[in-house]
Amino acid sequence: MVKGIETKTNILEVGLKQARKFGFESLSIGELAKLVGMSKSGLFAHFKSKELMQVMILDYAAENFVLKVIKPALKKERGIPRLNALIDNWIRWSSKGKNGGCPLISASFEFDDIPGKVREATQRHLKDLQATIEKAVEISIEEGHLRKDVDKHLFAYEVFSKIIGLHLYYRLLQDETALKTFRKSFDNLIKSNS
Amino acid sequence: MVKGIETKTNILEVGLKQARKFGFESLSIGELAKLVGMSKSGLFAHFKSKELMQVMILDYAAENFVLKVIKPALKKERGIPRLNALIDNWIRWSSKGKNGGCPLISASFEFDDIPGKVREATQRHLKDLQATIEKAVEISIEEGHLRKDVDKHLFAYEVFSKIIGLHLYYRLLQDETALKTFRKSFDNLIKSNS
DNA sequence: TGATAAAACGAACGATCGTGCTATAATGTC
DNA sequence: GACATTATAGCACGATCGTTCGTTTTATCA
Repeated sequence: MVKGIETKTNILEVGLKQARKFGFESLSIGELAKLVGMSKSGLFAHFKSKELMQVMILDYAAENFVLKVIKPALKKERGIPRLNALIDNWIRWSSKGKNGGCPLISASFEFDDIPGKVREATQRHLKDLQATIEKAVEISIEEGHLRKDVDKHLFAYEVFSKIIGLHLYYRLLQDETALKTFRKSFDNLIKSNS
Repeated sequence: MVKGIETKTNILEVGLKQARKFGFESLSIGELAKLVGMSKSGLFAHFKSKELMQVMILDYAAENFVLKVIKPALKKERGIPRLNALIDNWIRWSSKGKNGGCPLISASFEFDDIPGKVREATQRHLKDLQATIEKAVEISIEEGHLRKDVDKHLFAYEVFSKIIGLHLYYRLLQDETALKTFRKSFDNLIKSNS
């Protein structure tokens, strides 16, 4: 039974790519089936509902995030280098393929008002991400890279905000200097807290 | 010819309220017609397409934003008091009725990847808002409330980021301390630039 | 009040939505 | 190779989508 998970992975892959481009809500079962080249009912059989399909694509995105963003960062030295790597990887991962931005952030704003399993999954992943950032800040304090009185909750909020702000400036406002602006802002944050 | 614009205004009102709750994309013509208590075709006649309907609701939101957020702030003294009023009004307006958050921000993330008139309208409104903030920063510099070397583009980016971050923390993560966190962050921004 | 224009309706369109069901084809196990 | 299991396809369902059309109701103004 390897064929099953093989096609399922392929569906998730294509689905994620599409969700990155046009958002999760825009993903209908019929269209996704067309995209992967199979029948609607054939695809549907892999998930028991559209909602579960969205959740699984979201989970798949989160897995990919861990693999491509978090894990590589963990190989860097503790403290600021690791935090920097986290941010760098995140931004690179977000703009992968020139289309879409960070799917986790997109989902955050797509589902923040719509109760259900998709929102719950989004909350889970975002809280994990928040915890990851706060942990990195904590370590940075331990290592003496950041001041002892730094509020990790506030610091993580700042990081999140700047990343999302970058998303807005780069994607919607199409500000070419967005990345530079973000870097300046982020460096200020580090500097004023060390 | 007063009945026409009367019902149309009502449609926009109800439509905006609904868009605040569940997003713009979730607004179907049939459902909105049900909400305002008229026939699908009767409602449709007011707009020539769904896309134009979305644009008009968005424009209506932006008008409301000017009326309830920007104009009142312009009555405050030039500089930081005015900038503060702008932010306060914005946040109050965003959480109006306990449902929905800022519709302009929601639209920003809903349509950032979907080309068309709705995205163009969103870009227009967001750029206006950006210009408004930058102007407020400029005046604050003139008044001596902020340092002369403050980069207004960077500063406006910071403000935007923090507001959106508040949106994320408050709405999705349901962080009860979100507003307090935002305030602390915003005050830091003012302090470190004055 | 009666003529004229605007607004709202009801019905229908082709398309697509998510979701069942049943049959067939592909794959796995022995 | 026979058999059991799983994966996929085909078809149909009720619902809703955005949109068009012709008709009827309602408002405007001479």
